[in-house]
Amino acid sequence: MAEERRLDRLSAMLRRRGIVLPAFDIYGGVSGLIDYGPVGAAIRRRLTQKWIDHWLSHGDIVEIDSPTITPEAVLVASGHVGEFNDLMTECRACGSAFRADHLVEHLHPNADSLAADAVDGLLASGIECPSCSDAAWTAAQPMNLMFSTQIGAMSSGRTAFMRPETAQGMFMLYPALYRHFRQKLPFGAIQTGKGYRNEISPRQGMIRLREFNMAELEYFIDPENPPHVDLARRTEIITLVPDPDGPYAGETRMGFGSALDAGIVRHSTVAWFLARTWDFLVEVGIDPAQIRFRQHASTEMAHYASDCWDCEIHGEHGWIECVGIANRTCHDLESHEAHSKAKGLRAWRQFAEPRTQTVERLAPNGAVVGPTFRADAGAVVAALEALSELPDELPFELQLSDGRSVTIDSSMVERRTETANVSGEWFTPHVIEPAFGIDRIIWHVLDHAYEEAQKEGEDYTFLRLAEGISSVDCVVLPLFDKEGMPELAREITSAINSLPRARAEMDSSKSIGRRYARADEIGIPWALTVDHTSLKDGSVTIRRRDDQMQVRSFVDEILERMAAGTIQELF
RNA sequence: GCGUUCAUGGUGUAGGGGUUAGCACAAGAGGUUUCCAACCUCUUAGCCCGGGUUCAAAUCCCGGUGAGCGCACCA
Repeated sequence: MAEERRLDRLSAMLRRRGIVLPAFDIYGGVSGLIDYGPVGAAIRRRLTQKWIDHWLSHGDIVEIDSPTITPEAVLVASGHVGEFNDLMTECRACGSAFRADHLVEHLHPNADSLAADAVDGLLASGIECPSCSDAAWTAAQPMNLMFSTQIGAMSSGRTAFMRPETAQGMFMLYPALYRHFRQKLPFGAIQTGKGYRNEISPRQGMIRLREFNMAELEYFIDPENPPHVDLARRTEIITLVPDPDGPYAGETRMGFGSALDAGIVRHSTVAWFLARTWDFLVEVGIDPAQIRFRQHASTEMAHYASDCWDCEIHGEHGWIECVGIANRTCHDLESHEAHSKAKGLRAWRQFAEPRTQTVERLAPNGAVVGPTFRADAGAVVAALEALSELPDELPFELQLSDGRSVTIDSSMVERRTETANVSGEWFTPHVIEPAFGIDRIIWHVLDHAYEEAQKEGEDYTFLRLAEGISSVDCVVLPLFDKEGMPELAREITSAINSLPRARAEMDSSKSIGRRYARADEIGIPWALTVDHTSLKDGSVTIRRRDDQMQVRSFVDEILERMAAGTIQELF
């Protein structure tokens, strides 16, 4: 009970202080849509920027930005149009809605692959409603969880969807990325932005949203030469929940390196991203004790993925999936290559030594093949090139791709043995994808930073946000709102704001204690107070949020240290 | 989507068929104050939306919307 109250108080504080609020509130609100207020938007931007910096620092990762409106064909190839098209049916008696394939799954081994009319047939065989035991169902209809729209006006418009993930943008840009990186793997691309899913019932505050902030990385590797990773120096012990169907079922604690060596994490690059995800979460203030990595069961994994991990964070809503790290293998690029007919979705693998390949082929004699087959000549040439085994003797029957066959005699072809030096081969890169739910991470950052304390008998709350995550770094407080103190405070505020990436604001209303409390509640780590001494010698007191310690220093030194990130050393 | 509980200033709440709708905190203006939600004066600000019943609805009824919980759903 006490825990639920904390959730209520935290939510109330987030609304009151302009961090996270219901969207469109004056019109009654819309479920699943939220606003970040003035404080929350700054926190979100800074956390997102930290995420971008975290990955860009690797050197082989770049940022891209692509549209949120996505043509249907892209999402057909990615599988989203199919996968998001679950068939739903409603009970005619009580109106309850269900996944139709779930209702009939005991009647068919692959219920989710059935067409709507087949499902209707099975439903009519007397399936009872789990809610009211009636047995009358509406026709099964696809319930698409994507927001659809039209590109262009009226009937000439193309069907499109608001993207359900940002990942497809990285796949669309694969050819440009491959050129950018001078045709060398591995490399990666990141993108942050909005994603959209028309959830049936959004719940749990900002955990399940209909429009949400995503941050995704696609890291392309050569599956035969995965990048070297060194986890030997990592000492942290993490909580793992391996595949419940595998040999390591149950919760275990070990290091990243051991998990890879033991084969629990099946791919070295995946292990490396688990570790780097951990680094990011801890850097932005997630409590390490509240992080665990859960491996998908083989049955739960998308069909193409070979190793999937959720990074779950524990908070007021229990364990929540906040990051998904998946080895998507070559699935996406191959699928886009097949659907789009594009050629550039591969990478070149140079052999260590050029290989000599000897090829036996029947080279067509155009002067005979052309006049003989006329319109079919092209198909005949193609069929000859495609022969994997050459006939022992001529003439022979050649099968064309459309099923017909033609007779090829010795005047039409020449048997040749060709040798070529092959220095490498084309292949489809594999991709490892860490996908972050920014809103969920922000929720847990706030949750873990929110501390209810007592101060001289009164309730007092802190938001112990990590350095660089708070909406501003520093609040400047004139001790009194007169005698030149506000003017000096204003000068100091703008001096700090002219530093790169440092933010300050001034607060001169009400008592000094109240202003400290206001700053503590939204997590501002530093407070500079301008008093009478400041007016004489340019020194101010600087107060540290986390222990309310205060030291006196000169404004110039504080500015220098703020730019260098060494404020802590003053204490 | 179904069931259920709920909806009063920015936040938390009291009340409730006819009230100037109360309180606390927060916020704004002024005063006071030599550093941790002090004090004094004044001020701003509210019954979720729509329909019904009634002489009269913020209050009762119905519907919607939103929130919490349970079921279902959750690439």
